[in-house]
Amino acid sequence: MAASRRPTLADVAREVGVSAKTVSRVLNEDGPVSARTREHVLAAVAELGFQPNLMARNIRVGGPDTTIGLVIPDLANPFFGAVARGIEDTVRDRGLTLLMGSSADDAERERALTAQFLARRVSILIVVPSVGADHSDLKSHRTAGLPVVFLDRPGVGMSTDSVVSSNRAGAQEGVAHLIAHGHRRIGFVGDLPVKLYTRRERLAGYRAALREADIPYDRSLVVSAHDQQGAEAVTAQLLERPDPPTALFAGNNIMALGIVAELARSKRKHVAVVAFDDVSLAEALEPALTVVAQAPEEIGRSAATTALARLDGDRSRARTITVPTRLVVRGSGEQRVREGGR
Amino acid sequence: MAASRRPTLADVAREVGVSAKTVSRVLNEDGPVSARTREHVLAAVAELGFQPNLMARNIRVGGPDTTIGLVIPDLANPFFGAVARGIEDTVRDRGLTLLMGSSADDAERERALTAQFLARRVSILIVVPSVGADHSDLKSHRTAGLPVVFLDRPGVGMSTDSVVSSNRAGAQEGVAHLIAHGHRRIGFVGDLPVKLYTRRERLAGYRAALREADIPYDRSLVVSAHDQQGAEAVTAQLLERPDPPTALFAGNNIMALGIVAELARSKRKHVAVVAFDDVSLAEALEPALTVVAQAPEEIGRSAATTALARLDGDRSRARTITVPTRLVVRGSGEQRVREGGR
DNA sequence: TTGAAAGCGCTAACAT
DNA sequence: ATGTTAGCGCTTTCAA
Repeated sequence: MAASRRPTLADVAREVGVSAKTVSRVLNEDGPVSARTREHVLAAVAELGFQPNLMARNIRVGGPDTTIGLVIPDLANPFFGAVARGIEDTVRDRGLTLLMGSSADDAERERALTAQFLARRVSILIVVPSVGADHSDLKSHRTAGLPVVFLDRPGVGMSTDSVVSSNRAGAQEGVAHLIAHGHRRIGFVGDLPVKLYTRRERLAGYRAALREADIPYDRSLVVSAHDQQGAEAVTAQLLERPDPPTALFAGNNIMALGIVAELARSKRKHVAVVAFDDVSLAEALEPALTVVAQAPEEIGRSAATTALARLDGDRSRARTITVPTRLVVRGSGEQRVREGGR
Repeated sequence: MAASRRPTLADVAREVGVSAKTVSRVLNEDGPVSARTREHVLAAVAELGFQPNLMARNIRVGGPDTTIGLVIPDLANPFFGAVARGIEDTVRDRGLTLLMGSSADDAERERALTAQFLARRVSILIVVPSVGADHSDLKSHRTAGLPVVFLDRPGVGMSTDSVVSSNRAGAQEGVAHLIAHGHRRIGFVGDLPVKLYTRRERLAGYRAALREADIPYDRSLVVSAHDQQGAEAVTAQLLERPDPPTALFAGNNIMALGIVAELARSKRKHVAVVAFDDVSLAEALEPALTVVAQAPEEIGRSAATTALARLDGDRSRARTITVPTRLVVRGSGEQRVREGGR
């Protein structure tokens, strides 16, 4: 039951009666090896259950490791899950494996993760930057040839490739949709912290839509929450005011869940809703939820493709890729302005 | 712009005018170092932007790498996202980082991923086994001290710790709920392939509930699909038959999405539904969706805890941990048996 | 076609 | 308090 030492190249070599280098040659299909020794080596490898130590190999070869470091806020958020899948699908052909960690949107945890990934000599670093994180320390690595891509939000302290959604335009389109259906008092339920890039951009889109329609901006209609429960609470508060909004705009998928849950709970079907980011079952709700859909997998693929191009020597200027959003009209944005019930 | 070589321990040592070992001592807070040299070393480290090579360190130290390998079917499935979060939360304190890959439920991809993880000398291996995968090759690693835990489904070809939901009992409880509300023709919409452990167990629970109520098993009421779209299609077909079921049981979260979407599309509100696994917005649907809720984060935590215990020397017999499900009654299971509309 | 020696970046074990 | 030597498991280089 004792933890017996894992077999090494040398063990296999000894077993067969050849040099370590010969075994190495067989395994890497490097130089020429006679068919006979090849057989023997392979047999010994199978028998001993030898598995080459990738770290040792990497040390010697010197290049970056065949891993890609990915820092996202939350593994359990479906948006980032889809992003991760897009990335994995794109890099798999290149033999890269995903090293992942969630930052919980905490700058310190993000820093610890990136440091760890750098120490592991990842081939690529893809980061969803937390509020307050500074990325100046990544600069030198980028100059040294490490592709760094910021995702969902631009980074701070260095200029590098970023992939973001068309947050402002998308939000503006979503809010305009509400306005087109007669709404003039539109609540904005955003996530926290308020300095979050996506929140600011989407709020800017909201304000632009109001401006476009000559609707004065009412600060009191903008509320915030950390999670779904929080969103439910602020939604309830907003609607219980003497002058409640007739429509709500959700700043992200989690806020959307909160709004929808609260409206269902309180049976306020007459409140119009448009959400930024799609959620599952949106079309099965009553009314079906109109959303400004993002393309999370495409965002992931795009980030990965950009990084791979850098890895292949692309030295062009840092780009910001904007992945377009799409207004998916399903009904919830067209609720009547006046009158309750259906 | 050329990729300048990353600085090494030796570079730092040369810069300060000390030996490599001294630098190592400072960084690992090993043996005694004078405050002065400490300062100097730290300064040089910062200036050169030195980041110790974790792989080199690991090679020398010989122990397993501080990574945990995780193979799941799909990164974008919220169930597995939550599982992953549970795992990460549990192992973070121990300084372990997640190495993840999705198998797409393909035995060959699963094998390639585990091989890669083993080659990286992960500290722990957690796998959601694909249908048709054989895990005999992991046996020797487990004996050699590598904690291997199967998650969501038991493995094949070796006995080791597994963490699963109470699939059979949960499904039985869910179907019994439908029967209690007068349903006798209950459709089962399951995922594929049919040999999938969770599907078989849940189907067994479905049959047990029928048996308990003396309802004959009608094979034609059991249908299958690969994804949400497929589930929508088979749901539609099932309900368009001359003798349609009055209730449906969803075999997993994806099937649930398909059923709910199809019922909403075709406005068949009178069909009762209970789903295995919870989905977001379940409570906002009309009727709200009754589910047999799993505890994905708990499953992840449980798997991680078990693995860590093994890492700490626990040599007791392999366990199968069953994480209980919970019937969450929300309404959709109580639809009337006869009569359409509300 | 094969092997011996050196070395990747780091640390364990022993000096000093 | 610091340095030296050797070696982790592998590959590169050069020689046979």
